[in-house]
Amino acid sequence: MPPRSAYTPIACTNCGIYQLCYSVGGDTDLSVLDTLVKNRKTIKRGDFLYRTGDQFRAIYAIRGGSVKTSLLANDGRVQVTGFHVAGKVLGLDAIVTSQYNCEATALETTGVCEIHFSRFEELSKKIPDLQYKMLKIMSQEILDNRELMMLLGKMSGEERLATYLLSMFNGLKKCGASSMQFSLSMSRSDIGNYLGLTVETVSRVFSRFQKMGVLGVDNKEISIVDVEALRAVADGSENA
Amino acid sequence: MPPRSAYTPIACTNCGIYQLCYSVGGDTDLSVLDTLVKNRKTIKRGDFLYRTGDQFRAIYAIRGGSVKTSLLANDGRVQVTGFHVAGKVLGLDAIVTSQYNCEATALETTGVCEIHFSRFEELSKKIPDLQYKMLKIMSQEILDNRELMMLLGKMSGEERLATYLLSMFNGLKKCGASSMQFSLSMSRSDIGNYLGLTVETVSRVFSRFQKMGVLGVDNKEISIVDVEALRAVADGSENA
DNA sequence: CGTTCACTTGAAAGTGTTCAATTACTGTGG
DNA sequence: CCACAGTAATTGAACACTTTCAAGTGAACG
Repeated sequence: MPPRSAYTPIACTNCGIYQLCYSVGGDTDLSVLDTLVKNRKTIKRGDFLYRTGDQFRAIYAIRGGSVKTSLLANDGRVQVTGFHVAGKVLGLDAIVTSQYNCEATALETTGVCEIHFSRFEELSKKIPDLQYKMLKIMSQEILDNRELMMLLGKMSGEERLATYLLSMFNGLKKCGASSMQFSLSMSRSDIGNYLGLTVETVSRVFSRFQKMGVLGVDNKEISIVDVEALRAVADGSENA
Repeated sequence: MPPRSAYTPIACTNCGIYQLCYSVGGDTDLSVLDTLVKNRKTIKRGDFLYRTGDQFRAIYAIRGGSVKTSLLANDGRVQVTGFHVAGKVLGLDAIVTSQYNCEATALETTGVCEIHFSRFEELSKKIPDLQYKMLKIMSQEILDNRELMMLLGKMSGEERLATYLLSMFNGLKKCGASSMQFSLSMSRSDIGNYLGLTVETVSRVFSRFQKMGVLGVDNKEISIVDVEALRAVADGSENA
């Protein structure tokens, strides 16, 4: 049996758009929320969900698949700012500027739920709890970004990759899967870009982990052989 | 005449708490907003505005002075996540967890405006525009953090310091000052930590900039001699 | 006036990058 | 279904930048 992709659409009722829409106060009229959620879209690998400079109209909740977001610098440099799976809400950074500020690209066939912001605002005037949920989601995003700052500012190559793999693994678990084996939907070069490393370094660290008996690596198929060791590396503990 | 500190309290009516409270819809009852703003506090250099794990009760708008925020890792490592001056709203990352998730330390005598979150929520139910302003502020914070990711992930030491100095310079300008000379309220080691560099590297780059005729450096007193050159370095243009 | 802490500077070492070459995939058309 | 082309990934060697370690200078404060 081939390992399930980390990102194949799966039921994920405890996160994402559900988090945003269905966990509001008990006695709210849910049918009204349904109108937010119903607008579904599917995009193929390589397609853009939105691009830098596009007029901001909607936020998106990922239902299944995976999306990468990346920032374009003036000088042409690119920084991958995140990989996102089922449950993630994208496009929140566009609220200030009324334009999207990054590229959101599907890494594989991906289903999203499109939420028109005007509609959202309208509804949230009636349902204060919805606003609060949104604040929470954004607050969480700020927190997550900070962890990444720590990673980029303080960690070695090995620590970065270990941390990254664990976060992929945890994301997978959160969506209900439990296998130690999964498939990465992004390229080595995307991973490197995200972690502030070159492709070569990423590749070398993968090889090193494999030699150390921590990982099994077969191209995009990753299996975690020794979670504890991986955690130890991620935490910077210098012991095996 | 000694150069004015970048962070001495100054009138800053176009940003921060004003942004949050006074730029809401025209016909709102402003007196009600005043109750949000009135709760003022002053803290001394080294004092904490809040600490990791503290119960979340209020957000803070800086009125004058400067604050550094830093993240504590399990293994004791510290990551400075930002330096904040007049206008900045702090504590937003605490909304999800109901606890503050970082340390906020005054770098000098600093005045803040304490806004109780419960009070804010209450008011924002009546004034939807207030909620929207908050979304915008948080959205902006997400954007800012992303720039930092680019800095940490892609830039060389010189680019980092140049970018940092320009952002300090711009922050100063936004608050009304216009001098090319200012004083840094944070230590070299804080700067290094923030930029993902060691103290030694920061010091060396400062020296190099001085030798290049880009900066004048006298301990904490910085004067920008050649802004264009500094911008060129920050943008990664390899020409002087 | 001396102790302390912050900052600077130098030399050696290390980690990741760059450049270059090879191998492994992927997808397309014959 | 295979061959081919093009891209992705791996590996090696030389190099560069930043770090680390160590020493020295300077400013602040009792």
